[in-house]
Amino acid sequence: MSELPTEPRWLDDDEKHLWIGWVFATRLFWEEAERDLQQDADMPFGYYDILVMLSESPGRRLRMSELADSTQSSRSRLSHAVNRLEDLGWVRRESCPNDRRGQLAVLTDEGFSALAAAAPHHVESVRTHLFDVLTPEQLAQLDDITYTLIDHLLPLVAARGDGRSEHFLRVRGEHPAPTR
Amino acid sequence: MSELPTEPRWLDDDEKHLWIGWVFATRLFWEEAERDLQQDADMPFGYYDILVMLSESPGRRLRMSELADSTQSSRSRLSHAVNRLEDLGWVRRESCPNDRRGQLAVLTDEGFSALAAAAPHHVESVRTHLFDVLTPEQLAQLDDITYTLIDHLLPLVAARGDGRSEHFLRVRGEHPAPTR
DNA sequence: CAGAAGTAGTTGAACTGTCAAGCAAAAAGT
DNA sequence: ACTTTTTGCTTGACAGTTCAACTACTTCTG
Repeated sequence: MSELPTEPRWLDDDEKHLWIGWVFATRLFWEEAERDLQQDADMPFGYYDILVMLSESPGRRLRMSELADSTQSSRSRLSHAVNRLEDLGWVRRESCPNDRRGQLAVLTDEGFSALAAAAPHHVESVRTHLFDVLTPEQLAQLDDITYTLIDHLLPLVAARGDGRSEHFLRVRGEHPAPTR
Repeated sequence: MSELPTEPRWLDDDEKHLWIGWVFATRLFWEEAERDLQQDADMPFGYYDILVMLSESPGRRLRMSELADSTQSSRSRLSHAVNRLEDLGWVRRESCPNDRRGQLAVLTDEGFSALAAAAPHHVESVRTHLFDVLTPEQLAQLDDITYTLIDHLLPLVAARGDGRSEHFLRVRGEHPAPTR
């Protein structure tokens, strides 16, 4: 991204319009979603995401690295987050039997309960701010758009060495098109 | 957001597909954009945004509150950010002549230079990760979608008392539809 | 098998953002 | 005029993120 074309390709008015819209929409949406979750469950979305991932894994446990990849998180971020989740009693660490470097993050019963309590609020929040707002046609378009963006962005991230990209494909499947 | 319907309206498979896509796309996009800006200009997007806003204002200066509103920032956040920008020598504070409570943030020449140096990189980054990736049709759809979301979200934020909403409308106009 | 290189995970420092509390000036109410 | 309320902005404590450095284990290579 450091090499520049001779002359910057500035945005025209329509492009600027979309750019502002994109900035505002994504920021406002995430602020609202985070705010809702914080209020209803006293939990940032990043932690919610971790708990969901664990709850859906066999034995409610996952290797730290897999957990990091599947939550689009750096290893460092996850480490800090799991520290905090351990303090809260929602997650426990276990050492990995096969690989003595490895650690397993295990969802505790308390963690599962916290998640179960938060989930209905969260899904309602997401519906209110996204699914209820857009028409079915817009939703279909947005689905298409987001996966186009992902197809572009994921390889970039992958090229930088994180394991995130493979994991997205593995966890989410080859993101088959919805049968809308 | 705290009142729940009797039974949570869980997401079906298509909705889940879109939800995951939205989460990944928005997160990956912003990570890349922030990363690019950080690498090319050593500046987080939040600061870039502030500098742009100032540079476009008459006299390259703006009241703190207006600056906060137009950058979707809390007053507190802006205060901290301007502190940092002052340390960097890119912004300077002046007291407001009419209102002795008020403060003006003024873009310095150094700040303007820093912005001028960052802008070409930034616009290239935005093109690469958004405009070049989507088809003209998708861009038109996305424009429509983002402003639909904004129309929903802005009143919510406004209801909580920040001045952000009025400011969005004032600064951005009544967001007239693009002439695509 | 020894040494090199890679992988798994953690840590601490620096930074950005949030939240609640605070102060000072202005506007409104009586 | 004088109290009350509101507005404008700042601050300090804290939570979460990033980055670079570090330990410990595994795997690769000859």
